[in-house]
Amino acid sequence: MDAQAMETEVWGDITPDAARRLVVAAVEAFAERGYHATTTRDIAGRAGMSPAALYIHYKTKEELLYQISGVGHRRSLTLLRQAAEGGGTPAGRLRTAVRSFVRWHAEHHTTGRVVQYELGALGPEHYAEIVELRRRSEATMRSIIEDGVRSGDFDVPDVSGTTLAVLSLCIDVARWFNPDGRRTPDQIGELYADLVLRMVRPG
Amino acid sequence: MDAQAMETEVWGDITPDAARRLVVAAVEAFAERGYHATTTRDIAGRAGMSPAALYIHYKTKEELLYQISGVGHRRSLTLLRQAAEGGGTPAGRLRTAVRSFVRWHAEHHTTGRVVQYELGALGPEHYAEIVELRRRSEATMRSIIEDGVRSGDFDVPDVSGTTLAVLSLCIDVARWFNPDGRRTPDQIGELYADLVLRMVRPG
DNA sequence: CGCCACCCTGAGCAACCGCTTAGCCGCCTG
DNA sequence: CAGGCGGCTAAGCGGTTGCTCAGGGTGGCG
Repeated sequence: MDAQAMETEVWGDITPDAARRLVVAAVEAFAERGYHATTTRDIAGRAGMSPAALYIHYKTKEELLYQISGVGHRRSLTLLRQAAEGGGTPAGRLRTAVRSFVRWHAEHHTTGRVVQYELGALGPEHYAEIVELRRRSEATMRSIIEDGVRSGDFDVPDVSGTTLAVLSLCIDVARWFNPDGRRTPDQIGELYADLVLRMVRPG
Repeated sequence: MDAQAMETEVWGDITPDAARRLVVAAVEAFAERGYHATTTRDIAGRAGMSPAALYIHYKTKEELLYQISGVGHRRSLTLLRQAAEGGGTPAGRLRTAVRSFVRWHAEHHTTGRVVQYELGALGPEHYAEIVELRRRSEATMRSIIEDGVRSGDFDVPDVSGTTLAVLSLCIDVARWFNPDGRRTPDQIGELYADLVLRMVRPG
């Protein structure tokens, strides 16, 4: 699946077409340059429109970021929830959680970069809402690890520190992933799942 | 060691005093808001000067960033080099490398944030130079892991992928570290060193 | 066929930005 | 003591920014 199709997967249900084109353009520009270095003229230009058109569909530039951030966080939280609620062993659930979280951040690395690294550009109320979503993602990952500790499958002296480490691994993929690189998102997902299982494996 | 002393450690040898105050102010502002959201008025204000004073000591705003980035990268590369060149076992060297790299990013998380997340704001020549320093850091960490694989101390199917994962862990500390948090930089360093050793431990 | 609503553009506004310049002040040296 | 130099400030410049407004065009509906 190429980059274009990937973006369509995430933003495909935004209507009308113009609003969707603006969001896609904003994701690309924010991922490439950062929120503050991106201008509304830049976004509109990439969407094939004038700067004023942006304000037909979005109240402010920050609202664009908020929408992107919300969708991205909800999507990735859903993945973690699905892994946590899956059957099987704790190791299987952790493997699935890491693999799909990492794969998502690799496949959607442009969205991932915006979602993970542009929080500081959100307004206070939007920020609080997004931080709550992030807390839930952390809580979901921690509960998978806790389950494994309880069942004896995992040996984890510091559960919350380890949870933070696992999330760092997954999230940071968005920062360095290169679509022209040697590994596919799947391969990175498998590698990281293996690395994380070794982190929690009893000695 | 409090935050003030920490900054002095990194920037203490910059003269004259005004230039040092400007750099320290820039580090704080860039870490807090990002390069592009920080204005020269903001930096100068934090240093107790007028905006024009900045240009007595630095050619441009980007040169400030370049100096911060250079110092930060050189410092952290030196830590890795020292760990790699240390005696003892491969596991000992990896433990030292991770512990001190993580501790540095925690103790100097404001500098670390600028160093790790504001690369995109550098001009092309400065960027190329900094990327070279980052490559050396990665090569140093990889050589520590390779030594362990060669000696049989480590079991690592994908050395470069694992190296990237280890660096992600260490670097990302700068993003989330909170001085008011429950763990000290030392404790996080120990935890992460342990986690990394488990990642490479033979099964 | 005419009207209305929606989407968009061109032009512009008020504020802000990185950086420059002219002049002042204090300190040091001859 | 006077002059020069370095460091700094106040003021400003040219350009850019996020956002607004008036008007045009198109499509759909009565």
